[in-house]
Amino acid sequence: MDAALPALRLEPFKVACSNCNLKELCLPLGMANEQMERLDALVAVRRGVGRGEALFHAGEPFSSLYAVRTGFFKTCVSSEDGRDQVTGFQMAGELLGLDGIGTERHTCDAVALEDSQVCVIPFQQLEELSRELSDLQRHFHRIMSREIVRDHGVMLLLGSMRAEERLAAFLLNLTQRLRLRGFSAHSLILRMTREEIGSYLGLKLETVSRAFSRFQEDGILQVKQRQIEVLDPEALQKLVNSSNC
Amino acid sequence: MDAALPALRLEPFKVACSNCNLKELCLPLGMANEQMERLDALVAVRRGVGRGEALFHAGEPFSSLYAVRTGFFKTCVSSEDGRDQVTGFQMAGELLGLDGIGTERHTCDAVALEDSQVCVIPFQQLEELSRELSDLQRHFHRIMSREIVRDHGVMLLLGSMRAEERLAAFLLNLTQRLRLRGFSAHSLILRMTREEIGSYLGLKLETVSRAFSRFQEDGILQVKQRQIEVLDPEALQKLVNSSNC
DNA sequence: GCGCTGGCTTGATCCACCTCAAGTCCCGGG
DNA sequence: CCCGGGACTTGAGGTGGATCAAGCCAGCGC
Repeated sequence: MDAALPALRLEPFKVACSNCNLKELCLPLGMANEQMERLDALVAVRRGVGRGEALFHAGEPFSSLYAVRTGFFKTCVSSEDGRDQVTGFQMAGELLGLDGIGTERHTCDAVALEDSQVCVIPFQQLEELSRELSDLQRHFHRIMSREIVRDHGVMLLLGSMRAEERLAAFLLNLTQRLRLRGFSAHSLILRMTREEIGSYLGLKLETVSRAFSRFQEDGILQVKQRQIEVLDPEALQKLVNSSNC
Repeated sequence: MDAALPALRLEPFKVACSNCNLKELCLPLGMANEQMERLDALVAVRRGVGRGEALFHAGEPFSSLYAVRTGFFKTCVSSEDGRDQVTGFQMAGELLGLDGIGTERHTCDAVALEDSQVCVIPFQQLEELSRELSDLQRHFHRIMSREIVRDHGVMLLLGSMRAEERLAAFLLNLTQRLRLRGFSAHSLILRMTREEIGSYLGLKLETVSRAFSRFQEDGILQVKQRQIEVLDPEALQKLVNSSNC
């Protein structure tokens, strides 16, 4: 009854951060129980987004942040002339929409890569509540700051790594985030196409594909379409660190 | 007596946002006068940073944000293996240190590219005050969000533009920010080396140099070392927009 | 079953940028 | 004044990844 929701359907029943299994990853992190009830009052609505559909588009008015509850998203910016860049992939417990605060309009598209659900967090109410709850305020600031640090990491990757190093860094980042969520760090299923990976990493899809093949030849990965087995994580780590020059 | 300060010297006299000529660009933007006095109490100290010196280093404990009052900075991240990436250039009215909020440690180096002064903003006090002053809270959130959006723009640049397009985008960004500060949009003096520009743009210094020469040949710029005259800003804009394919 | 489609792989060729190397320019110090 | 060094320019040649093109594979509708 609640699986495979049609897009945009609002959940009728009450949702609550306080008994959400993501509370250790998501916005409520570090909040006391009585504070979390205040958050429950704020995050009242969930929204389903079908695979391939957009949660929001660049240019649309901003009013809420979204916490990924289930599923997987990409965000991408595009310039007037049709250049396109995937700026991130978001999984359960991660926030979407931070880019919209500055201008009151979203500045990127957020697209579900599989059927997903998000919790809607009305931003103005979040600001009000975080004026009262300093733990919430602090945690929200940390989330924004970490997003900035993450972006700096991607800039480092795009500015100074070679193709295979980029893919290795990407895979390590993915497996680490999956592990945090209780999944295996060795076995993963990619939710995105080679082209989307390429856009994120500043590469063409053929180059991504060749890098996967290379890793397979070298015994680092087992690649079957989107099903990836990481056989030698340390080799990936070495690739990222050793700046082979 | 107050020019060419030695590094790290603290200003003994009282500083005040309320009569700072940068208040329309900096943290106090949009705040009422009586609120700004509260901010004055918080931003009590200025610090001088000599050319080539670091305001902070990656790894150092984070306690304050810094607003550039005069001068010019770069921020750069580096990975364990000595890879280095300039992540931004900051001029008067812009904030430094947002990256440190997430982990309570700075994650990049901030280095002055000319003798500079910053206003020290103790972060904990800023959080406290922004719980009381919703205008301050809102503006601070906008600043962080805009930083994220700016980073996404750099990712687009690094991921999908060719060398000359990157340099054109960089120059347009610089001139626009200078114009906001009341300077000419046609004439500028670069504060950074070709190598630093290259690091920011994901290019080698020779490529940056060649792109400058090319722009000069094409009559778009007049380049004399770091003194740049923008002769044809629209040509720059066209380069950035038209994704020549 | 068949054909179609979208995603992926793989090969051959090309080119934008890197690398290496040799200068030049500018500035500051002796 | 000359000298030295850092920043910059310019050329020649190499290369990693893009581009172009062909073919493969899995899923799906008919």
